[in-house]
Amino acid sequence: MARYGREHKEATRQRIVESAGNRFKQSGVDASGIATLMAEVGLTNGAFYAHFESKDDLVATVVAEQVRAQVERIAALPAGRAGVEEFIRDYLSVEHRDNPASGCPSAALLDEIARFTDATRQGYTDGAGAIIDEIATRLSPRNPAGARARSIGLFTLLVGTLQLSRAVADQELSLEVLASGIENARAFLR
Amino acid sequence: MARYGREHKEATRQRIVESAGNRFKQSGVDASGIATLMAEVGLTNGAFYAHFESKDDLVATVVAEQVRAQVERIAALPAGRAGVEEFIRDYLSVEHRDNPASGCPSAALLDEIARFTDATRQGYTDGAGAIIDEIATRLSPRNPAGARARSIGLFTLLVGTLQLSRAVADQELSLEVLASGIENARAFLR
DNA sequence: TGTACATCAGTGAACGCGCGTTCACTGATGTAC
DNA sequence: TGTACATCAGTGAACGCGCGTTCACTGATGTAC
Repeated sequence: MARYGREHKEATRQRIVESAGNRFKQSGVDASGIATLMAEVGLTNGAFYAHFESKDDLVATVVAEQVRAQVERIAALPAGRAGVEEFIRDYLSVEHRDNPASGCPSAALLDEIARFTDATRQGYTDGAGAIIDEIATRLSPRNPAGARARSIGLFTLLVGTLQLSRAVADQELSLEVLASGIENARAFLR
Repeated sequence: MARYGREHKEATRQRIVESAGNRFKQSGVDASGIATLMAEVGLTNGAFYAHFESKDDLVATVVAEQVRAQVERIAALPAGRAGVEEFIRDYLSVEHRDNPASGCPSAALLDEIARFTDATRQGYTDGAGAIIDEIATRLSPRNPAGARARSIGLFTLLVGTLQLSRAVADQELSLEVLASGIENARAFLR
C-alpha cells in the first residue's frame, strides 16, 4: 500500500519476529501457520515473504532473538548470587509456568530445537553459551570457568523443572515440582 | 484380508503403538503422519481407525505406554543408590543423546506434552508420579517421602540436561553438558 | 467330508482443509522536472 | 507550485501437497449344517 520510511519495514519485521516468538512458545512451531502469524500483526500471508525467505528462516530468526532476550533478562538482574536467587524465584513461579508466551524459550521449545535446521540450532547454541557464561560469572565472579558445571546444572534444572510443572495435569503435583525446584536450584548457589 | 485369532488385532495395535512411540520421539508428534506411521508397520492408512478413535487417541495411548516403559526401566535397575548411579550414567550417555527414538519420552517430548489433550497429560502425570516415587524410594528407602524433592530434582535435571545436549550444535559443548550433568546429578545422591 | 455363509482386519480412493509458497497486482508516497 | 513517474510494502487469489478422517469394499478364515 503506502510507501514508508526506511525504518518502517524493519519495524514490521520486528513485530513479526516478536509475535511469532510468543506464538511459537505458546503453541509450538508446527502448530503456528504463516497466515495466522501475519494476521496477528495485521497483515496478510503474502507479505511474509517480503521479510523472510521461508518459515525455516523465520524460525531461525525467532529462536536467536528469543534466546538473546533471555540472555538480556539474566544480564539485567542484580549482580552476583542475589541476582541468581531472584532469577530462580521468577523462573519457577506460577506466573512463568502459566505464561509460556512471554517466558523462557528453552522451557517452551528445548526438545524441539534439536529437530530444527542447523542454522536454528547454531543460533540457539550461541545464546545458550551466553546464558551459561552469565550464570557462571554470577555464581563465581573470581573464577567463572570453575563454576561452569554448576551453571549448566542450574540452567538445565530450571528448564526441566518448569517443563515438568507445565506438563503434569495435577495442580498439586505441579506446585510441588515448582517448590522442589526452588529448593534444589538453591543448592547450586553454594 | 485374512481373519485372525483374537490375539492378532491386539498384537497389531501394539506394533502401531511402539512404532509411533519411536517416531514421535524421533521427529515429534506433529511431524508424524498417520499414513507414514501405518506404512512403517506394513499397513495402509485406513486400517488405523480400526485400532484408534483418532490421532489424539493414539497420542494419549503412546505417551502412557512410553512413560510406563520408562518407569519399568527404572524399576529394573539394581536396588538402592547403585541403581540410581547406573541410571544417571545411562541417561546422560552419548548413546542416549543420539538415539531419542529408543530413549526417554520425557527428554524427547516434555515441552510438547503441556500442549496435548487432557487425557494425554493425565497419562503422563501418572507415569511421572511413578518415576518420582521409584527414584525417591531408591534415594531413601526408609523415608521416601523425605526424598521426594531430591527425586524431582534429579529427574528434571536429567531431562533438562539431555535436552540441552541434543539441542546444541556444538559437539564439544554437548559433551560438556553431559559430563556436567553426571557431576551435578550425583550431588542428588548424597 | 464338503459346501455356504458370517466375520472382520485390512485396503485404498476420496473428502475437506490448512499448510508453505508464489506472483500479478495495488496504491500511497517521495522524487524529478 | 503542479504534474508525471518510480518505488515498494502489502494484497489476496492461486498452486500443489500432505494432513486426519471416512467408507464401500475385499478376501482369507472359522463355523454351521
